[in-house]
Amino acid sequence: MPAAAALLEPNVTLELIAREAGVSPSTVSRILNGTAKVSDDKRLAVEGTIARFNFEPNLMARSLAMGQTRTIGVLTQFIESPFYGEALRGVEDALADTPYSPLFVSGHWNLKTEEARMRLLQARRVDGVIILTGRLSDQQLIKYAERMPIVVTGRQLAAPRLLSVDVDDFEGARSATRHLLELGHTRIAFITGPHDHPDAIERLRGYQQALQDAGVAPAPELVLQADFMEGGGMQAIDQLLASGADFSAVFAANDQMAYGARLALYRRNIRVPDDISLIGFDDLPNSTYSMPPLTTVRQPVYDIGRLAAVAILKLIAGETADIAAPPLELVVRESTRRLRR
Amino acid sequence: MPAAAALLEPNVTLELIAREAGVSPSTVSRILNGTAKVSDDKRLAVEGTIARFNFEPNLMARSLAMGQTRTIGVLTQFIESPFYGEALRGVEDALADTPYSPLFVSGHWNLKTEEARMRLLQARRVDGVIILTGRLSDQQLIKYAERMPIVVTGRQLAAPRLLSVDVDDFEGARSATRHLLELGHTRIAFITGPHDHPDAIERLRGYQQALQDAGVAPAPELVLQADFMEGGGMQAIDQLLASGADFSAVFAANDQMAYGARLALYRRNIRVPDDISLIGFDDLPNSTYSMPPLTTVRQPVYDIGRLAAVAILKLIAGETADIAAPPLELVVRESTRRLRR
DNA sequence: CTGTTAGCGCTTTCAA
DNA sequence: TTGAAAGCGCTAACAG
Repeated sequence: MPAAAALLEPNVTLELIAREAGVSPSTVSRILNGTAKVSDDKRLAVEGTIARFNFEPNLMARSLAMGQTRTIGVLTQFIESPFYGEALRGVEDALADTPYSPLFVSGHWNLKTEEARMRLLQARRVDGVIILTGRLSDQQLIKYAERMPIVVTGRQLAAPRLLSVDVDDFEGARSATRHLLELGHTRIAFITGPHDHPDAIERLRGYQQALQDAGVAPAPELVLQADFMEGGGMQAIDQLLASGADFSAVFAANDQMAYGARLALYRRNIRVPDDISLIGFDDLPNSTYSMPPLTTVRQPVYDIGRLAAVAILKLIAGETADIAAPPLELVVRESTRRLRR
Repeated sequence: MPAAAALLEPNVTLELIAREAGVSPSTVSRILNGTAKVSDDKRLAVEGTIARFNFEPNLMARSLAMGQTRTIGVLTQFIESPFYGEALRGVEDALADTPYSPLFVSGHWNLKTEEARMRLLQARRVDGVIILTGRLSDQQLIKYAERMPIVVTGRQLAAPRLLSVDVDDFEGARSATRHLLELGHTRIAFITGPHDHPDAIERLRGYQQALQDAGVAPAPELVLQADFMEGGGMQAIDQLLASGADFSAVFAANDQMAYGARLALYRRNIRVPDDISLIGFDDLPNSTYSMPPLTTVRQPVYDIGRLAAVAILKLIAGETADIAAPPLELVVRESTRRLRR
């Protein structure tokens, strides 16, 4: 005998509804799913009963019978991240008018955790998964894609049932640096992200390339290692100042580090943008309201989330899909200004 | 005949594993769940086969058989909210070492949407739900609680299988106002949230009470209506300034509005805290890095999420539970200072 | 148009 | 210890 249902009251099931309405379960199912024509009188009777019992069909049972769960796994790094949050909203919005719903899990930038979360998603038999960057190797992704459609952001990769959306970090960083250069700055400090993070690497390259293009000699003492977090941005500035290096502008590889840099500067009574120009990368929601409003490179994170969701739906439907890389955009606000010396 | 499985390759099922390992499905199940003793040789054989096939039991099927899904629904308002994000992380962390996983859905501060999401959670047969505030009525919650355990934040309510965690907004606002009063401010503007939002109402009351306690006459022209968003904070300041009202401090009913207020002040070259003291409410992660770092009332959102998760687990287990209201705390940073005239 | 029937992949008596 | 068998709540041929 099966386990007793966990609910205290007797479960209202499709079968109950059928019995009460005087029809067969199939008929109820057909009405629920619009799978076939049903006579008006039966339909009315059934709909009435459903309402009377406040019946909600068991999605688990349906999934089991249909072989699909109507669930899209979304592997993010931190559910509370100000950056990925926008992408999650994009996914949510794109899925809102479909029968699919997202299942969010967090990897915490930890390979083991990501793998465990992927196992969870597999165990839940999600119909597809969207991976918002992360540490899984290309090989692993390709492997996963054998079992279900995958859309991954933050890298370039293609395989059967595997699609990627990537943004041109290199170009983004290059245009940010160029902006500073055009304002007359040549002593531009760069606060970089983790050295093994692809985005960080590309942005550093973009910065270097722009300098080179402008004929400005690279200054290793102006490149500071940090971790994409506010605290790292602060420390980088402290370190820079302590080193006595000469600089008139700071390019932080993401907005969070720019916030930290901003605070460190404030502590030393260094004004932005009067004394130092500051530029970030990402355009977090907050950057519009930072002091002063931050010049930065806008990433269309919301769109990325939305596009990824649309694409995974297509892959699930067995269609082909591809995603045009959404363009990065320099947003000039008030934290940068022309150098005057 | 049932629908074909959605996967392209033949599904590896528990039955397959059993066959390959030369045992019965029950035995595999028992090994998977530790439900009963199994001889070592069979166990080894089965574990080997599981590894060989990379088998992951179908959680849907298990749920159906067991009558519980090991899933906790979490109804939040905006998945990307900087405020609730911390609570989501709290929930996630608390659930991390349990067999349960969270299913996040967003209500968008819209009653209809919230109701639809609750139906979704019901359809997915979640074992319990955590509701992070929202517009559902107390009546509705009590009704839902008849079908499954519920923990709700942001209000006080108790019923069978229904628990609430609330924070003392009134006291929090009172202490924030008192802080300003102690610094010598008496002309304190208050930017309030939506008039139908319980938190907003309580915070306004706390502000008024503190003034009254100090014998400061209420000044209706100093109370500005806004919407808990940055833009609202900006407009409130513009309006206040346009009215020509006299004030030396601003208390925004949440940090987001404080950010907006800060920017509006900056635009007019009004310094914080030199000219105007500014205080917020919530202590968003960003407030440490705003300019200047924002004095605010810290809400232990992470803890609230964690406590809610622990409590729902207890309710699901049929135990009784209650949650001690986590204390609010005034965090004095650099946006407030003594009035000098 | 509608009911009967046979599963979906798992757990859990029950009997051995 | 172990296996056989029934059933969780739903969908989908199939026959009528």
